[in-house]
Amino acid sequence: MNREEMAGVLDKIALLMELKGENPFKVRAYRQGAEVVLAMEEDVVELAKNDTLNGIKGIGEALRDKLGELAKTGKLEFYEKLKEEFPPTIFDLFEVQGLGPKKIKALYEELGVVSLEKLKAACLEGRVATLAGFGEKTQSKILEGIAANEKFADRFLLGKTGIVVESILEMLRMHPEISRVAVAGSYRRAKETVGDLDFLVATKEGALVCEDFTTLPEVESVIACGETKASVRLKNGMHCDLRAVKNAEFPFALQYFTGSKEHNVALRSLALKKGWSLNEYGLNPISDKIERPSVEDEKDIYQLLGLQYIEPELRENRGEIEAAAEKQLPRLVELMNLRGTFHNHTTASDGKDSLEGMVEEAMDLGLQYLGISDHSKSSFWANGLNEERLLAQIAEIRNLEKSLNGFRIFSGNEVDILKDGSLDFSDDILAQLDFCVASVHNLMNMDEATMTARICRAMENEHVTMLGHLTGRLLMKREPYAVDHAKIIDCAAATRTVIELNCSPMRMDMDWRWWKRARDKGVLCSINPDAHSRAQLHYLGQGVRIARKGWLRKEDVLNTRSAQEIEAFLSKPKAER
DNA sequence: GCCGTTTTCGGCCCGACTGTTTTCAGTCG
Repeated sequence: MNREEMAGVLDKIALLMELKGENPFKVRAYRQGAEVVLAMEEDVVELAKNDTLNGIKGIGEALRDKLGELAKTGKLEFYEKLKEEFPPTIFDLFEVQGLGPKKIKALYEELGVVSLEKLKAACLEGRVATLAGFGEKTQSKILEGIAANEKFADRFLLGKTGIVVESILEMLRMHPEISRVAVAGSYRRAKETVGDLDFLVATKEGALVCEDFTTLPEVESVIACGETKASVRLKNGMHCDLRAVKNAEFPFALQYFTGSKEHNVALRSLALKKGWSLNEYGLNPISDKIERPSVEDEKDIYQLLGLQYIEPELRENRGEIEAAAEKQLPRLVELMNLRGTFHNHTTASDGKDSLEGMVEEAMDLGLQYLGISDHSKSSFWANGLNEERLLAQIAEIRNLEKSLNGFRIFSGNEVDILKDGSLDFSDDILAQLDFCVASVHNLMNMDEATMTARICRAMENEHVTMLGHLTGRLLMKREPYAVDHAKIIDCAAATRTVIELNCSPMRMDMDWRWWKRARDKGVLCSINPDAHSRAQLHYLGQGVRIARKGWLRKEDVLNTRSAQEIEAFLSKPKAER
């Protein structure tokens, strides 16, 4: 039983309780409990096992005991009993847009709908429209919802949404009735995947602007369109909302719709303590004695609440509000701080562009150096280099460097971590490289302890500069391999191994949720695009946003250092870095 | 179920849109 599974059980309990019509605050307590379990710094499973899950906000007596039972036995009597009351496929119904607990309950009790299949059939036969509180429109909306679920995955990669976001922003900016424009939501917070897009505009003509929004060329179909909100599905399958507010409301709306929900709930509680009710339109005094504050932009809101400005990437209610109250927020790394990057491929292995092409693009980006790390021989599927070709590549790099006016190319390799944690090249070969990224590319189904030991052994090698894509996950495609993040971070700290933030859009690995912990243990991050073409070097932009989300500062990121500093770093024995 | 300078009971964040309703419940974010 791991952290995610424990949180999952609490979430499922919340859903089932909703179906039963339980007290909504009770339901919320379970849901918040799940959030807390996911966000906790400490090893929640260990704490639960040892009955030491005390003094944690959101986990009271009842949840503590339930989590304890889960951690110790892998099961929860309470949950098992609850599950027996409903068929397991009923959870799928919550995925349909427009269906919530009340409607699902009615469908289940009145029509015996227990699955998406049965629901679809019931709609097609017209039985859904006959239920009290349902009608023809609801029935066809449900069918549309099912179709949308079948057609599109419900989330999109952050790194693949930038283009459509920019193009919509551009068109909104040109609208004559719009004075301010922003993108909010999880895109602004730089979540690694984005569920939908939220745009925000300041205007006096809400209805008109909403109407015009629904006619943008990217729009596939219109879900809703009112005075202040329009909701559409884009041609790429994304759900996309527009909110139209008055100019004076814009900062509040931007704050509100950026979220996260948890961050906002905490902020509103804070506002209440100061005598204001905070919503998307303003800070409203709750009594006549309190004055209405003046607010020009988002920063003012945080200031009025006694907080440092909190960058959007940090707004996940994972300690940023407390830190902002104590003026302890970090100054986050920025794209312009990057001086170079490691972990890039060329045509020598499975890259699409030549060494010269990659270098040219890096120079165009304004970088001072580029690390080349093609695959090693065991990755034959990727045309991995053997010893001979690797040595030839080192010579080629040295030669090319002479013509580059001081631009540095660091010659490295993405060396496979073999089954037992040994490496794909011998130490005397690795010693000839400037740096080395060690990555797992096969045997991904090992159990957690074996995989963790495998990776740790690789990190203990003197020549391994950094660990590549820690979990091997492909977002929305392949689960991460089982690894003990905490142990790997400790091992990286002990061996002075850098951990990569692989910012290929489908990876974003190591996950942002672990970076603060790594940082606090003194582990350095290298933001690497894992570029297989010139264009992919641009992944660095979103990579920096994910690093910011992980609370990283300039000094926590290796590739903010100058080429000279990198040379000095690499020439030292690992233990002294 | 959780929580506490309203502290062991009685609150718990807030508003828009839709569809099915004639005043509101359900859903969503």
